[in-house]
Amino acid sequence: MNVQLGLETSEDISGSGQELMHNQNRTLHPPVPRSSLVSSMTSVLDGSDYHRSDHHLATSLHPGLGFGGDSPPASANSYTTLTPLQPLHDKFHHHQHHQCVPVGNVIGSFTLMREDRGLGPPSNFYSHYPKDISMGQSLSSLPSPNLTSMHSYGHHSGHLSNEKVVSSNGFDAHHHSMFSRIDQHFSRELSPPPSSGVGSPNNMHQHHYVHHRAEMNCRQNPPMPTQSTTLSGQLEEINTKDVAQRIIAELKRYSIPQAIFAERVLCRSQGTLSDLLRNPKPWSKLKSGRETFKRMWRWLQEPEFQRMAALSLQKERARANQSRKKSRS
DNA sequence: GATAATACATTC
DNA sequence: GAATGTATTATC
Repeated sequence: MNVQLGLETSEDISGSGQELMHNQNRTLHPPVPRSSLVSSMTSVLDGSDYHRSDHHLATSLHPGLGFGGDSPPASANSYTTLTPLQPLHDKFHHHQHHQCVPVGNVIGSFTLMREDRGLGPPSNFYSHYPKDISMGQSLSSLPSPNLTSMHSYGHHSGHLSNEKVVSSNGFDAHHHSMFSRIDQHFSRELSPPPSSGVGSPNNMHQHHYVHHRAEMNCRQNPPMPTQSTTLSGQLEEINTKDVAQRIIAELKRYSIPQAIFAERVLCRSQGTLSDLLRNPKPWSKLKSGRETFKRMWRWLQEPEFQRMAALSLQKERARANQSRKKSRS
């Protein structure tokens, strides 16, 4: 059961979706004629604005996901602060045409789809990790719950519940079916969460819903070093071994090829990922390489549908680009 | 054939 | 020297 399949079918989404997303994340200028969708999306993403701000808040306050910056490993507990991934940033600029693209747009729609699930029983949302215990060591030791994120999330929910309907109508059958598939997948995958895992799955994750995507993908905007930076101090260290193991497990679980994950999520090559997964260096010995692990870690924090979206959508994008090239030539 | 692992080269 | 990419090889 390859999750990607569901998304892969939606060819056009990659194209229009991108622009849409672009707009949403930034100017909120809904592209074309998708009135209903647009409006709904806009309102949701409208969020984009608030999302952004919320996001900052959320991320910054998020114990495990503060992107504030790399604080001295020695300092704090066991948490890590996911930083802006700067090292990769420049590069992404050059490669924007393919993967590493912000998927925010589509994500928005996903948000709509998943809204009830994610919001409903937040407790179950991310607790499917059978062996999150390992992570627990470092990652699970999240200092605290993130009320802020939850709050912002709740905010969305209000929107979403309404939007959901709208989007369903607005979206074409194609997308609808796509989402359905994904939805199905998740209902299957997210199933019975042996919530033992990852720190406080219940607390975290939610806030990543919509806004997060951009960051998750390679060429996000540098996260505000504001609060996150400040708060990040207490969040350090990623247990690279655990992260590696979990990534391996997740990739297997969803039948995600290393190459795809490496390129889409980490913006790295398959070989690099393989090496990192097999020979994860201790956090303390990592330098710029921490960014890559942070991305992995972050990805692990994502709600599953978002994770898949990151992979699939970008994949779609790549495909779209390819087909475009073909058609041109 | 697709994916993963490895070796080596390159960049910073 | 660390991090990564590319090319190649191994594995399934």
